[in-house]
Parts: sequence; C-alpha cells; structure tokens
Amino acid sequence: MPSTISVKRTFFQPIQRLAALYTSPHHRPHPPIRANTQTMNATDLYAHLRQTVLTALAQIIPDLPPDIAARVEVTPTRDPAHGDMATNAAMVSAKLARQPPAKIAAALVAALATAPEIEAAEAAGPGFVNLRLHPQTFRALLPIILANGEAYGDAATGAGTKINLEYVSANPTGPMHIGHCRGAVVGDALANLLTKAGYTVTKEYYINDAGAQVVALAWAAYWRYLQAIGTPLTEEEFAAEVPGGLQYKGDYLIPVGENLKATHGTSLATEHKGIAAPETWLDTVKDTTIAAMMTEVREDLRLLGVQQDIFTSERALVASGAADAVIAKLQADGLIYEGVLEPPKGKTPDDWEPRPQTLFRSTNFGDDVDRPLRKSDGSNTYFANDIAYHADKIGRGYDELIDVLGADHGGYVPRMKAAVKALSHDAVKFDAVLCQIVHILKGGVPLKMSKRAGSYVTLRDLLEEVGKDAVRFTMLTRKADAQMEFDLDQVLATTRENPVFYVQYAHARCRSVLRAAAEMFPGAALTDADLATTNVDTLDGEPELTLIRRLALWPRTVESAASAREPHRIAFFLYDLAADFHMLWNRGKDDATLRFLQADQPAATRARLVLVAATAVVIRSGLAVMGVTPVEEMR
RNA sequence: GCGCCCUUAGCUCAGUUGGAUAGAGCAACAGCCUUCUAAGCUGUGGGUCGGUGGUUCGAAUCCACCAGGGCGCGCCA
Repeated sequence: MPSTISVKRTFFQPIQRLAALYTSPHHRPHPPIRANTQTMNATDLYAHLRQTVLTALAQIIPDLPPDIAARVEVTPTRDPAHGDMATNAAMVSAKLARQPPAKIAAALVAALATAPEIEAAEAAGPGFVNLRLHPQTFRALLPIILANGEAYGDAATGAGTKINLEYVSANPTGPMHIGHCRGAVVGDALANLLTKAGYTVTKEYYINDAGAQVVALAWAAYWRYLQAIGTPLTEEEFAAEVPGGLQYKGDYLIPVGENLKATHGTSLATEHKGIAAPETWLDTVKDTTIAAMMTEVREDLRLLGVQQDIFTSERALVASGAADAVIAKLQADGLIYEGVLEPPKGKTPDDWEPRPQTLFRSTNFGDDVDRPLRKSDGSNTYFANDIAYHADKIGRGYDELIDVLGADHGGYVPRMKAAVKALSHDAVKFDAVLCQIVHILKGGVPLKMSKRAGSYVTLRDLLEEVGKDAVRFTMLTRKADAQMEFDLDQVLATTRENPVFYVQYAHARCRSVLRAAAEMFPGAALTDADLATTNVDTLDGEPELTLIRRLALWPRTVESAASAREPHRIAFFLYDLAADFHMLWNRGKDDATLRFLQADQPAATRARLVLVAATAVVIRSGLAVMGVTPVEEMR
C-alpha cells in the first residue's frame, strides 16, 4: 500500500478538498491567507504575526498548500527564554519541502529579520522559530485596546455562521432550581462568547409543556384551586382521584389556585366544590398554570441576567402536526420501520417483553440502537417531538444547532445527532454541551435537595443569597462537564481564593487609580479616548510588559474558547489577568516610586494610566462575555 | 453487559486543540502593612499527568487495552 505513487496522491488530494471547502458557505475552517499589508490596526497580535510568518514562509516555499499553511501556528511561549512567541512553521512544512526543519527554520529566521515588529528571531529545539518582539510592538497594542473598547477581542472566526443555541429548557412545572442554573449560565455565556467570535447566535428556550408532567402539574394546580374555593375534600381524598397521584405539592401553586378562583369562580368544580370531569377544566387549568410558571421562569432568568430570543412551545409544535410530518418525511426517506428492539445486554428490565414499535434508523447515522418514535398507545415519544423541534430549527436556516443539556442527557446526544444528520442530509451540525451536577455547600456541608418535599434550593434563593454576578462567575469557574461544588461561603469570601472577588477587585483597583489620577491632575483629559493618544514608550518594565502580553492574549483566548465551546476559559483568563495586575499594583507598596501615580512625573504617570485603563477595558470585555457586571469600587 | 464523560501536586482545579523544563489557588514553610484600598504581595518545597503499549521530529493531549469514579441504557421528559 505505501508507495511513491500513494504519497503523491495524498499530497494533492487534500489541497483540492480544502479548496472546495473554502467555497462552501458552511465550512470555513480558517480565514483566507493573504499578504500581510496592515500593521498598526491589528487587534490580534498573534494572528498578525502569524501572517508575517506565513508571508516569510511563502518566500521560502512558494506553492505552500493551504492545508499546510493552516497548520502554521504562532503561539505564546511558556518560557520567557524562548522569546515572546514561537512558530512551528518549519516543522509542519518540512515534509512537504523535503528539507530538514532546522534548515527551513534558519531560512525563516533570515526572512523574518526584516519584519518591523520583530527584534530577534532564532531557531531552537526541534525546529521552532522563536520570536522576540520589540517592546514597541506590544505597547502599540494599548492605544488600540482603548480605541476599540470592549469590542477588543471580537473575532471573525465565526464568519457569520448561524448558530441556534438552546439552553435552560426547564419543564414549566415550578420555580427554577439550582440544577437549571448552571445550564442557564453556561448557555448564556456561550452565546455571548460565540457572538463575540463572530457567529450569529439565536438563543432559544424549548418549553417542555406537552406530556404527562404538565397534566400532573394541572392536577396539582386544580387542587390549589379547589382549596381556594373551599372544597370539602381532604388532600388524601383528592390525591386518590388523581391519575398517577398528586405531585408538585410546593406552595408555589397556591397563587395559581387563587387566580383560577378569581377568573372562573366555582365554575371549574362540581356543584359541591368537588372534582369535575377533567375534560371540562383540564385544558383551561393547564394553560393558566403553564403561563403562570413560565412567567416565573422568565422572571428567574431575568434576575439571572439571561435573556433569550425565542421561546418555542412543545405543545404548539405537537398541535401543529409537526411531529407527524417529520415522521412522514423520515418514512419517505426509508428511515422508519416497525421492529422489535433487543433488551439491553446484562441489564434486562424485569417487565421486559418484546414489543413491535415504530423505530427510527438512528444506527444508520452512528447511534447504537434504533430509537422508538411512538408509544404503545400510538402517541409520540418525547424523542419524536424533539426531532420535530430540531427539524423546525433546521428549517429556520441555521448552520449549526447546539443544545446545552444536563449530563444525565448524555445518552440522548447520539440519537439527536443522528436525527439532525438525517433531516438535514448532513448539512447542519449538531452539538451538545453537557453540564454536570452542582452540589451546593453551606459551611462545607452539602445542602440536600428534595423536590418532592419542596425543600430544594430555588434559583431565586441562591440569587438572593449571593447575587447574580457571583452566581454567574462561579458557575463558569469549572469546565461544564465536570462536577462542581458551589460553596456559598467561599463565593462571598473576599480573598484570592474567590475568583469573583479577585477579578472584580482588579477592576475596582483600575477604576480607583483613574479616580485618584483625576484628583492628582485636575483638569487632565483622562477618558479612554484621551489616553489612547498618549505616548507609552516609558512602559518598559518587565511587569508592565508581562501585563501587556496578557492583554495581547485576549483575542486568541476568545477564539479558542469559542471554537471549543468552553466559556469557562474566559474566567480563567480573567483570573490570570487580575493576578498580573495585582502584582504590578503591589510593587508600589514595597517601593513608592513604582506606584502608578507620581505627581512630579505627569508624562510617565499618564503612560501608566493607559496601561491601567486598557486592563480595565479587557476585564470589562471578559466580564461582558460572562454576563457579570464590573464593579467600580469595593466597599 | 454496552455507550458517553472523568482520573494532573496532600486538597480544589487549569493546561492555549500535538509543542520545548506540566501550571495556579488552598494547605505547609520563610518574609512583607505610615497604602494609588494588606480584602493583598514575594519566595521555598511539593508530580511516574491512573497503568501498560502504540502512532511521530515531539503525547497530559491522539489510538488500543486495563484499573478506579460519575451518568445513561425500549412507551420519563
């Protein structure tokens, strides 16, 4: 199989494939490579230097194929001894050029020596080219940051790709609790992040208002209604009449019962205030109750700072016949059949009986088993309705669908992926972001949560206890797919252990310095726009440059976090940024001459204020992605 | 039994999508408060990246198998 001929074929094929991708509206893996013409307007210093390297590389290897060029990276170095940035360009192109990496690296070093941004370039290790930039190159970023404001870090990688992001989607059966909260925050921050990275994002909530749960909810509300009009029935007597038993016993349905009484008087009950025939009241009560619960949910979301664009009702979707229509469509494609599933190996349920079902051939698209679409009573499964919902989203013209789900829905992802693939003929991507469970700790002790007993921690309780910003930030201090302990005490702690505080404090300090500067230099023009024109050449200390290098990483952080769909990276970036800033600030404690504000050195002070203001801008830019409000001062 | 996720310092976790000598916080030890807010900062020690193989210039990262933890596995959504 391996032969000289096959080498040639694998050499040319990827080029054609990639060229085809560049013209497709759905796949734009990398921005087109073009000559490096602009220098001073680059907001992403790493992307800018990457273009510089590619230009230099093109001189050495004239017909560099795009797939090789796409692999060229310019990354920050881990070790300062390696300079500011390093590129793997020589190593990834060595095979193609049929030259050892070291030789290409040497040629690159020579070519890059003339670049105005670069102070020194040297070949190192297995073929890296290390770049040391002029401090001027980094400093030049500060006015750009101030001029761009919070838009600094915006990226074009999304290239307008239309993404539908579905999150929260809690059943409207009660107030939101802590379990919903993580998905809400992760989804919302991810939406902000993707938007910042250039995607066009629609934020959507799927109301699971069909099915048995909302019937149970309606019965529970009906009980509160009967209580409100003074029924002689006891709860036990009532519960005995409820199919499936009385659920949702929390107090939160009492107002709904009062409301039903106010609107309908006693007309929904029998003459003796007993249980009327369900068909006379069930739909009315269901409508009223779901509407009331969704009002609560929307209020919860508002308090959490979450605002979604579209709320789609499962009930409305089912009523429109969409589920049957989508099953018919799959049927026409030969993807539906009547069959009998094998029991799961090793764990057969006690009541297992082979049963013919309407099945979707999800195994054709990578799922493990085919999935049922109809229950034995002929009604649709949740999955069938959800396929219809995703078909609806596909019909709305999105390039990609992302669902933020609880980790217990992990097994659900492959079948939905299969369904989207089948329905869109592979044109639309489907992805899921799974959120693991959150344990609430109070004084180091886990809070038990029991929905049945009505003793669970509601989202609103949590918001009242610690506030929106702390909740949002803390929820983003872990990968979504990792279990998390949410310690109520630590979230409120004013120490470095608490990233919320630490980052907010950094921003407050920046603002505090700028306020103090306004007092020290009355009448000085100190807005970001004013400072953007300041000469910053005096910023040449190592801690200052370290901070500037961190600021330079922001656009790259946005891009990588967005493409990985990992908003938690923003929190970690901000923490690191805060640490760099606090370090700089603290130098002034040991040595008063190192403080930002020096009354006798207005020019040098002003340059430092540029750095302080730029730091504040980037912190705000990051907090905006997280949906956290920056604070002006700590009191 | 099968599938997905996870396993990194004593503890809680990062790790820039395969890069060079694996990083933070807490805890431990040694220092630092007349302030642009010490609500903090500096330094030291601490590692077989769960294990074993493989892929290649190069692996915590990709693949295979194994061990341990979590979640799920036909008419719940």
